[in-house]
Amino acid sequence: MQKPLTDDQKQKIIRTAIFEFAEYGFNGANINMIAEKAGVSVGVIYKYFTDKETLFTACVKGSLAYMDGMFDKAEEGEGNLMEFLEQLIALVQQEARVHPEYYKLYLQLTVSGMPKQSKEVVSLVESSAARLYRDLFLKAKNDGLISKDVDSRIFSFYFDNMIMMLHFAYSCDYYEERFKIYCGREITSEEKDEFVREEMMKFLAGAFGCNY
Amino acid sequence: MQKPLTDDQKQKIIRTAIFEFAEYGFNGANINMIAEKAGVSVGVIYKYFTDKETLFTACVKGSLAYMDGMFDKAEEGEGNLMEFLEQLIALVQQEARVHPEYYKLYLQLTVSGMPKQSKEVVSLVESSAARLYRDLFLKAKNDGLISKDVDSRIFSFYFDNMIMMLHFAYSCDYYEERFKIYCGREITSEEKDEFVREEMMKFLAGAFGCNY
Amino acid sequence: MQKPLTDDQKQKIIRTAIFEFAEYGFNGANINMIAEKAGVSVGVIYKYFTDKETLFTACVKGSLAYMDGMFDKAEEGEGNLMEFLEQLIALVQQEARVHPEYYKLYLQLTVSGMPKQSKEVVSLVESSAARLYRDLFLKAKNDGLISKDVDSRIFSFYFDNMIMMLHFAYSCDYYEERFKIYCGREITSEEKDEFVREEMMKFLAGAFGCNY
Amino acid sequence: MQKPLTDDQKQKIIRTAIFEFAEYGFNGANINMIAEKAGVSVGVIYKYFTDKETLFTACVKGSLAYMDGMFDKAEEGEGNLMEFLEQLIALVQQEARVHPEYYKLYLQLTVSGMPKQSKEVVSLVESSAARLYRDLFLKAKNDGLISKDVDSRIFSFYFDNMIMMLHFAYSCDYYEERFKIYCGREITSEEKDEFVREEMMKFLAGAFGCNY
DNA sequence: AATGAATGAGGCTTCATTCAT
DNA sequence: TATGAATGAAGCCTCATTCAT
Repeated sequence: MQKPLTDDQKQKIIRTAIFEFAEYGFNGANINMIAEKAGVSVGVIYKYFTDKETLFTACVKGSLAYMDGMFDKAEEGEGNLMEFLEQLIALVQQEARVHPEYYKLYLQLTVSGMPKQSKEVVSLVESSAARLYRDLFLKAKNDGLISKDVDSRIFSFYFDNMIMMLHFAYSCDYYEERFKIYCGREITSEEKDEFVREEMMKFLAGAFGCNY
Repeated sequence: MQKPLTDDQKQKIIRTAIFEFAEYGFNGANINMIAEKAGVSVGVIYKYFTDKETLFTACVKGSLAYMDGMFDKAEEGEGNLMEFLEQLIALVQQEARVHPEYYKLYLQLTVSGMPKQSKEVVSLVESSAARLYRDLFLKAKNDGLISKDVDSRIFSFYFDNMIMMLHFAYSCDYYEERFKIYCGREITSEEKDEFVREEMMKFLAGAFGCNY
Repeated sequence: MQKPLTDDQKQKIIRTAIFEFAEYGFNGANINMIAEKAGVSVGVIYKYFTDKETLFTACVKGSLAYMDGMFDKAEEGEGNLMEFLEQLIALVQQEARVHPEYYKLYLQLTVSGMPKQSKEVVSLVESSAARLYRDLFLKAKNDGLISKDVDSRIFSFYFDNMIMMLHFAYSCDYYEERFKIYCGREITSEEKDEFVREEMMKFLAGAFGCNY
Repeated sequence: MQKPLTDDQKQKIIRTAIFEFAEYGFNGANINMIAEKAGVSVGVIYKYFTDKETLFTACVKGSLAYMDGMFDKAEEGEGNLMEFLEQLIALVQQEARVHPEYYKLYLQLTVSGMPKQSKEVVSLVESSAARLYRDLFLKAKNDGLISKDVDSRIFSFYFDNMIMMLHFAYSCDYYEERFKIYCGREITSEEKDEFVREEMMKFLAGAFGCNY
């Protein structure tokens, strides 16, 4: 989905821009600052990217490419549904700590007033995630693993909602703070990962009507 | 002396500002535009609000006050836990259609490097929601309504995550679009409300290990 | 020279405005602030004074009226020239401590960018001071008190320059600071008044070629 | 890259700003106007100077540096005290005609609630002038040129007061007008310079108790 | 082609002045 | 008539974009 970025310089610009857009939002980020932090001239930014919107969209593409990769990792596990889900949650915990900027940027993208172009890009990813989940749940239902009573599509939606919020809780200041308010101060610390994961698995196993 | 702003006009400023901040974010919103749309001069805005941040905080307070009111409505029901939850979901569906701007603004708030003033306001609301949910779940556990196996705090968190995402799905363009991708085109239409609600109740009942 | 100010309210406005103009200059002073500090509405200010410039001019008139009064006090002494001068210097020291705002305002008036109207007002005062000094010096020359060698007009000018700078040194922050730099830290303290005065008398007596 | 501002252009900004600040004061001067008159964009001004205050301070520094240079010129004379003083007065007359804006700006500086930055700069200049004069007078006393009876510090102060007022009379509209009132219409005309100078020398020689 | 200084439109905020009550 | 809230032009400053080198 993303245009392969062949150019190192281009990559560096995007990596830097992701940090800035993630932190300050589209309007709050500053092209001149991005250039400076990326160690390039504003000129080259405007050589590669028509304008701020285009750069933003490129950042979104870059982030999504990364996030897409996560699915592949989770699928590698090849286990059953519950194993896949646990795998996925563990990955979220891990990756959100390594690259919180991707998830922050994603959150930024979801607010109003963002370039239209970027939204289209996201649709693609959401669609493929939606399809993946739906297929998983359909298969699980056929295999008798989860209750026949669930609507695969909307349960996919509810499930992904939970995953997204977990992402945010591990990456974005506001949601991390909220996490603390709900669960106590140190819950995002690494040692609590297992607890967070297992409770979520319980929640989901119950919701899906299957064993965990 | 010239007639002071009527309460209506003052409310109009806040209401207009909420719309603009909700739509364009803190940085993207434009005070002069807000004044124009509210039908007042820039001057009065700066009479009632020290600066842009203060206006933003006032908007946030207004929105949260409204959202807080929802809890009271849901509690009026007086029924058991499941009834309360269903009530709450129904309210979300209803209110998010009436005042999507409140939920958009809330989302904006969570992405912005928030003014300190707003931060405190939000903490209070989140805390009271967190406490309410936890107490509900504790009581429900004691009454034997939901599984003893759930950790009340983190389940409150997961639950509220789902509620928030429902809010967003009913109010914010991006999440509405995402809803459609997962569940099909017309899912936010009013006629599907019951389906959305019932499936969510199934999801939650399962998660909490209780009957629905 | 000054229109007799019959109205108490008007007086209060002017007194307050003098402080503000003296402190912040014409552009830096704020009509709304003046109204507030004077305990009146902006409305009455604009009733009595066409605009900011007119108010400023009224303040200048007020200050000059006061400063004019000083001459009369000094002349009351009825002594010889040197006594008059010493009297005058003592008055400067005294009055500048009681009403520094008048001298600050005067200083403000002398910078560029002030309302034209006010400058005209000042001319009158300067003229009368100039005439007074010249007459004094002429008489003193005729009486053989001061050297025939002095040009009365320009010596009046030099003399008044010294008086003005003394005013400023006793009233205006910058010149007070400068005073300290030249003469040491505590020179503007009351206990040093006599020293300042006597040295100035020596300076002048020498300049005028007369005894002191 | 676009050609950076030439030194000439940079100087032009400062020179223009000095004129504007000198004429309208700190508050009355207008950055956009300065940019326009200097033939540059507002942007560059803010590239070289953080803000209005910083630009103002730069102007003050520039002016003071120039004024400082005057001392060196006067000292070059190498003559005795009276020759130095006459030299200095002549220089004031000359320079104030060439660059009245510097002295106007200085006057503006003394009325404004000065930026801290400027304050320090000024202190230095005043201090070095104060020291120079004091040393001159001390030496002159030791050499028996001027009366032992003078306090070197305060006489330095009185003397510099006269010099400053001369500056103002030759540079600043108000003081020029005042000069005319005291001495007759055409006194600032070049042909009267010698008269002004000689009378001042008489005044000073008398004050210092030495021959001229 | 890459640089990065310059540009200038546009946003936040102030405050002299107006005017409805 | 006095009030003081409202008005809105104008000033400071930022930053997306341009363009000379």
